Amino acid sequence: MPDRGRVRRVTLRDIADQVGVTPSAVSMALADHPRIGADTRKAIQKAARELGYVPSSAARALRNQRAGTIALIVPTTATHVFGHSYFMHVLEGASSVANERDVQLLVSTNPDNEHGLAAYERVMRSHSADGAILTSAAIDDPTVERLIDSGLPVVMIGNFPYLSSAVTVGVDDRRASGAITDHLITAHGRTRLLHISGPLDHQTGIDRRDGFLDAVTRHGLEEDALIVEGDFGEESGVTAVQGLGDRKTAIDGVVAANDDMAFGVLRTLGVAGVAVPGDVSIAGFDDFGLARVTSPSLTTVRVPAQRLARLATERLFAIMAGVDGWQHHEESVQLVLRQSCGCQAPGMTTDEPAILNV
Amino acid sequence: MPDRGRVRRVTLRDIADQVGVTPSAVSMALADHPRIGADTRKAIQKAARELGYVPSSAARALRNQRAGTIALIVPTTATHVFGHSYFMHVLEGASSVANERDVQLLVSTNPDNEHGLAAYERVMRSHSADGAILTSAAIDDPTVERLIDSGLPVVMIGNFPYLSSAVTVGVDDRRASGAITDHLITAHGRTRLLHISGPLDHQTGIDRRDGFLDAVTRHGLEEDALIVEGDFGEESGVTAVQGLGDRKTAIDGVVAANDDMAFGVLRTLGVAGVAVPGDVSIAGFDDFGLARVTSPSLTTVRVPAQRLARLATERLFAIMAGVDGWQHHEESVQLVLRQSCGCQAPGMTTDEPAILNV
DNA sequence: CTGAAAGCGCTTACAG
DNA sequence: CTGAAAGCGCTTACAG
Repeated sequence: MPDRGRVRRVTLRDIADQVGVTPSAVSMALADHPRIGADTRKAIQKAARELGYVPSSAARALRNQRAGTIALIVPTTATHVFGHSYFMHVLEGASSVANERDVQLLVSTNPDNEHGLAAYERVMRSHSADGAILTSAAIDDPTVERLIDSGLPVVMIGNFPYLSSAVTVGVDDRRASGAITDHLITAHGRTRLLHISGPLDHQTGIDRRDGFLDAVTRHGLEEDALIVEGDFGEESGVTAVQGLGDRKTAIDGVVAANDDMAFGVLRTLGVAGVAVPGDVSIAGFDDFGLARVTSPSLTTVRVPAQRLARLATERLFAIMAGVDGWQHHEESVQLVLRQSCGCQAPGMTTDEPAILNV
Repeated sequence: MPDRGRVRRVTLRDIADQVGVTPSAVSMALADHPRIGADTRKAIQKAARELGYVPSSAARALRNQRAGTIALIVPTTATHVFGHSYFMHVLEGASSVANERDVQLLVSTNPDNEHGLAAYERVMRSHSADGAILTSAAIDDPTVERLIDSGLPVVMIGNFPYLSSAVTVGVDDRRASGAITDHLITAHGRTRLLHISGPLDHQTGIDRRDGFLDAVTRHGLEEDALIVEGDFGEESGVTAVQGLGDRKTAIDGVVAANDDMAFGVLRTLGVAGVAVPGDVSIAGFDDFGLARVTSPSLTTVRVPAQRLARLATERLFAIMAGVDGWQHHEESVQLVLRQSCGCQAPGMTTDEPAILNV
């Protein structure tokens, strides 16, 4: 039976034996503690290098009561709900900050809520992570509140008005949604608008819908406005349009709560022979990649997911260090005006879209 | 100064004190060890539940010499090289298997190779993870070899012919590339072909190029074939086409080593007024999302990234458990025939593309 | 059968 | 100043 590669680990003891000191001395020498003389310190550091010493993360975590790890938590239901690209941006933001601090990043999804503790609660309470970034939680997820109340360092991405003690980073979805709806109305003269909302058990879904309503009401167009609840999946954009039946031509503008659904709308109208943006203007939310590559390209609200994640993670580190700071931070968003609303000329183009800060 | 939420953790000791037994007994009771009587066991388990006991992962890791964690390692240079969607699929595959086994997933990128140990080597050697999935490493990355040689459990996604002792899961890139090139030639009569390769310090780049060469040679078209090295980024597709200058019409087919580059080609030809697939057929590799949503949609080789990651992770768990199994596994791929080669009718369509197993 | 010690690998407070 | 013990929270081998 060959050795299956159990590698004997190098410990402080090994270095200590080789140099002829105690493990305590080695520990101190490697931490540049002044009480170890320069000569001994150098000898120890040399030996450590030669033996390829790497401290045991478990022993350190146990002794220091810090895991040296943060968790990025995504409730699974939300993995469906928020597509891949959103999560990717968040991961990129969180992991780059974690890297800068030399801290490991644990990615935790939440396979079964039912069976006992939510997975992420276990992660936190086992002290596998010293803090967590929590994203895209549903409004009614009770475990989130428990986690916040537990006092463990957590920063949430999104808006959670009902969790006033939570530290959050988000964008003003309502204002952004109002702004993009305004754009379809004032810049493109659209008057019969359809909103395909996100799931209404997520604050994002609610806020984007309310922003849409604000805008149509402001312009006195609420009589002709229509709202259909979607789930952020491309298919729910398809379904929403199909549900219009013959009334497809009754609308001349669509504001979808994300780009995936907007793309579903685009495809479905295309097949039905409705011209975009000729007959109908379309706008979405996100700009995580999809919006730029479709034909026509999608006008959308660019959500700075990576930046939100960076800010959240930086704030998390501050909290873990006991530093005070903001409790709610709001990042601004931009309207990216491409072809689907009528701003940019149709056809394959390499022109940059107009960008409006809101 | 308010309590910043340092939460006192519940330990075995707390349960032991409450029930009036020793921590050892509690440990055994919670593990359903038969030597603890049924009554005591129930009392202990009840107390544990009431106190909200969650075992310390650090203490367990130290005692058991297992972290209960696996790492997904992505050398950073490769994060650029392989887009987001690839990594997302890999992450999904790896994390779902890890979840099934109740093991945490650490995501490790590699910020600085220069400064001492590669980040992932630290992760492994500190025993932060019991094993690792390594993806998209460059051929000349010396740390990979060190990691493999260290005997730590590692499974790599991709092909690494020069690392014969490594356990790998991949696809036959060469054959797949030959097959898609064949398709442009035999199904669409293309004879003047351009290949935009991936970076040639990655085996994938080499294999896909060689497959292209196999096919053009097989058909006696090597005289008119052209190869440009790209980097898997959309812009290198743009650059490759622009580099043709006036000879754009000299080619009638493009095989790009991934979809991002194929999309760069598509955009650039579109702007130049070259019809796709009318004048030029285009094919890519990946099918991670982009290929389906462009217009025309992209014909491509579907790489089962999520499945590769699942298999790699399952194999990793087997290795960690000391179970024997395959050392190299090859998953088959499919040609997805959409609009950019000429197989599917142009325009917005909801038809499913033809799929060919190769 | 059961009680309690030893030890995983660290760091630092304490004794000398 | 320096040596070495204590202790983080577990699990299991060992002593009784």
